Amino acid sequence: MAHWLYKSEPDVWSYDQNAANGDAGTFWDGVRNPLANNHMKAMQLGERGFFYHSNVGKAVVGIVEVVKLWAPDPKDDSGRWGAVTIRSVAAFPRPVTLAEIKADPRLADMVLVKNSRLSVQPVTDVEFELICALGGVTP
DNA sequence: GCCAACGTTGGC
DNA sequence: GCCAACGTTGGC
Repeated sequence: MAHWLYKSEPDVWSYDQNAANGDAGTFWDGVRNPLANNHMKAMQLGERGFFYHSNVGKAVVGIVEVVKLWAPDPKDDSGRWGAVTIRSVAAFPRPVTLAEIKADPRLADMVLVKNSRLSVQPVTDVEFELICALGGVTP
């Protein structure tokens, strides 16, 4: 299964707020980037990804999981944009900071490093396992 | 607060 | 359909 990374500014929407929604999860709306939108369309139920806090914290803070496939955003008239619904699975005992990721040569090719502006990104299996280990959870 | 990187818009 | 100008994101 593929792995992903979702970015959010914690001032706007934090991992804790996401976790508070429980198993029902959160409709990840508001994404207005074609690439990010396509990534969400490609997602399968149960696929896991990271929740990343941008700007404040700048760290991977936990694991989330797709509980609903991509659906159109009712607030978007064009029908182009939509989102998956994700629920929180586990918070990292130890958040993995961007600085740590950049310092690790094994993670140098991450999209997070190479294209930091993309709000929904693919993560390779190797990258996923490495960051889980750094964060103190077993995937 | 600054600035680089990227996306989008709009004139032609 | 190209490309310059502009806006936004996000790290520093």
